[in-house]
Order: sequence, then C-alpha cells, then structure tokens
Amino acid sequence: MDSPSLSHPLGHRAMGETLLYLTDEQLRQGIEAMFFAYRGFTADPDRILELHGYGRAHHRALHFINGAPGTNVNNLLQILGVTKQSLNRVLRKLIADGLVTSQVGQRDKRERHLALTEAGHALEQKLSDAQRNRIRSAFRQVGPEAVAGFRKVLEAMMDPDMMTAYSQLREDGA
Amino acid sequence: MDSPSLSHPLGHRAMGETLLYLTDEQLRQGIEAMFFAYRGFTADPDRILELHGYGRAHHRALHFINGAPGTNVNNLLQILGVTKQSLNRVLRKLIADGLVTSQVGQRDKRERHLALTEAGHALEQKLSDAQRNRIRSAFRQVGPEAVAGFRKVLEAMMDPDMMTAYSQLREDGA
DNA sequence: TTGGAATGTCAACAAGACTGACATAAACTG
DNA sequence: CAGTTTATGTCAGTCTTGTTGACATTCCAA
Repeated sequence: MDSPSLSHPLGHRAMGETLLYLTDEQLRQGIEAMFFAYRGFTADPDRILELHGYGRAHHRALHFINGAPGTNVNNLLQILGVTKQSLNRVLRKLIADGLVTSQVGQRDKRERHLALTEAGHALEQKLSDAQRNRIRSAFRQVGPEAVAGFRKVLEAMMDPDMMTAYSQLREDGA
Repeated sequence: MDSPSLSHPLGHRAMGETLLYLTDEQLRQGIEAMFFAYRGFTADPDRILELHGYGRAHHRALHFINGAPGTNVNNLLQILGVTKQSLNRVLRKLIADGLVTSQVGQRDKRERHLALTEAGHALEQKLSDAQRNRIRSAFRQVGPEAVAGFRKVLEAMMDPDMMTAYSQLREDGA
C-alpha cells in the first residue's frame, strides 16, 4: 500500500520504477483524487462564507491580502488570475463591509494599497482556521514523508508563470 | 529541501517528526499549493472545452459517465454533488449534441442509463489526454515515493461520505 | 504638453450553481 | 386497487463569479 514498487504483479524487471505510476488507471485515480480532495479542501470555509454572505472569491481575496498587506490591485490580479473587473466587484463589497481598506498610493496615485481591517483579520482567521484544521488533520494522518511528496507533486502541477507572480507578491508585500 | 525533518533548525528533540509540518506557515503553504495546483490541473481541459462551447461541468459529467457507463442520473448527482437541475442542464446539452445517450432502464423504467456516444468518447479522450499529460509529467518529475505521498494526503483530505457515493458508482457501472 | 500606458471603476452579460414548484411515470405498500 | 414514495425532468427566478466594453484618472516619456 505504501510502496507499490515492491509488490507490483509484473515485478520490477525491465520497467523503471517511475513507470509503475503512469498507467492510465493510475493517472485517472490521480485526477479523481484531485477532484474530490479539492472539494474537501473548500468545504469548511464555504460553509462559513455562506453564513456571512460571501463566496469563495472573497475568501481568496482575504487570504492573499492577509499574506501580502499593502499590496496593490494589480499584484492581486496576477495571483488570482481573474479580470480586474471581477476582482473589483469582490473588493468593493469587502471594502464597503469594512473588512478591507483601500489606500491611494503615495508615490503612484493610480495604485490602491489593500490591507485587512480588524474585522477582516477576524474573518480571515476564522476561514483559515477551518481550512488549516482539515489540512493539519490530513497531514497528521499520513506523516511527514507523504506530506513532502504531496508538496512536490502539487508544485510540479502548477503553471510556472503563476508562481512567478506569486513570489513577487510575497516580496513586495508590506 | 526534500527532507526537512533532518535539517530543522529546532532539531528533533522533543517534537515528534509530524509536528514539523504543522506550523501555520507549513499549513499556509499547503493551502496555497492546493490553490495553484488545482488551477494548473484544470487549465488544459478548460482550453479545449472553450473551443467546443462547454464548461467544466460538462467535463465532469463526461468523465464520470465514461468511468461508469450505464450509470443513472441519481448516482451521478451523488458524485458530482450538485442539484439535479444543475446537472440536468448540462446533460440536456450533451444529449442534444449527441455526446451522451440516455436510455430508459429495463428493470426500473424510471431510471435513465447514461453512456457516451462515439463522439462523446472522442471528446472525453481529448480532455482526459490533456489532463493526464500534465499529471504524468508531474509524476515523472517527482518519482514514485512522492506520488504515493500525494495520494495519501489527498485521500485524507476528502469528505468520507463523498467517497462512499463514488465507490458505489464504480460498482454499479455497466 | 500631449499622447500612450497603467490603474481602477461602472455597466451589462453569460455560465453555472442554487431553491422552489410542479409534472410524469413507475415502483412500492397497505 | 388506492395512495405514497421514488426517479427524473422542467420551468422560473436568484446568486456568485467569471467575461467584455466603455470610461476616468494618473503617470511618464517623447
């Protein structure tokens, strides 16, 4: 179960170890695992968001503003991968509700610098706690080696350009 | 980098190995990895779907009908976790376009048994190939141990009840 | 100083989720 | 057999979240 390469019906004669994981069935299982796991991953925050009248888009905005306070809208756009109009609707509501502040930039007055208010932090914490609890529980169940593998696969699955935008934001933040 | 447990600044005195992965920062990275990886995971099929005038919902329907041909609407509903109205809209289009067949059940004539037509198989293959290519590439990069860990974590992250519906479908199929 | 690029806002629209109400047909039950 | 439950489909209306298009403001460089 944890090391199929040692007990594969075909043995490990001519086939490289990596090939064991590349049958269509293995890949199909990987695809479905992503589908179901992602649903689990979002389920807990979704329930909380619904109580407050928000959606997943609001959660994403809160999450990344929290991680890079003072960031501007454009940075956030790169990360979230949506149009500015779409993000703007979400931000407008968060600002109107007093969860996010938008300050005109000092050097460049076109920019708006975003940050969480106290109320914004409170909701972000609540959402983040719910999501972390599930991840923590999963990580505990499987142990550190599995977690390392998980991280490696996910990183290999990302689009490289998305990650560059992300690292930039974390540098610019504050 | 690949084995933090051996080089953690705090050493491994009183802390169980698992604790190393449970700092808020580690969990945050896990959360963001899921977010970015899921986007990569859906990016390739999304591009193909757009060309054909379909969305992710159609992909999901095609995927699970392909995996359990002859299944009925109710099973599909359990798996996809959407309302019948939502699924019906998608199925109606797929049937009208000749990608899916809906046959009245023989034993229970209330049920509709769903299957892919030749055209449906063709599109499903195209989508599935695109998605598999990315997963295969990721799996190849990281090696079998990481893949095993990836699977373990994802399974631990799922909602248990969703998985029961899923296994049922795979048994009932055909 | 003027024109283009960058940034952000408003309006309108589409996909895809939702609820609620209802119709039909078949199966089940007393 | 009558009545109820189950499985499915449909219509209408709403919500979130994505899209484009149009436009205002600000900055910068020719």
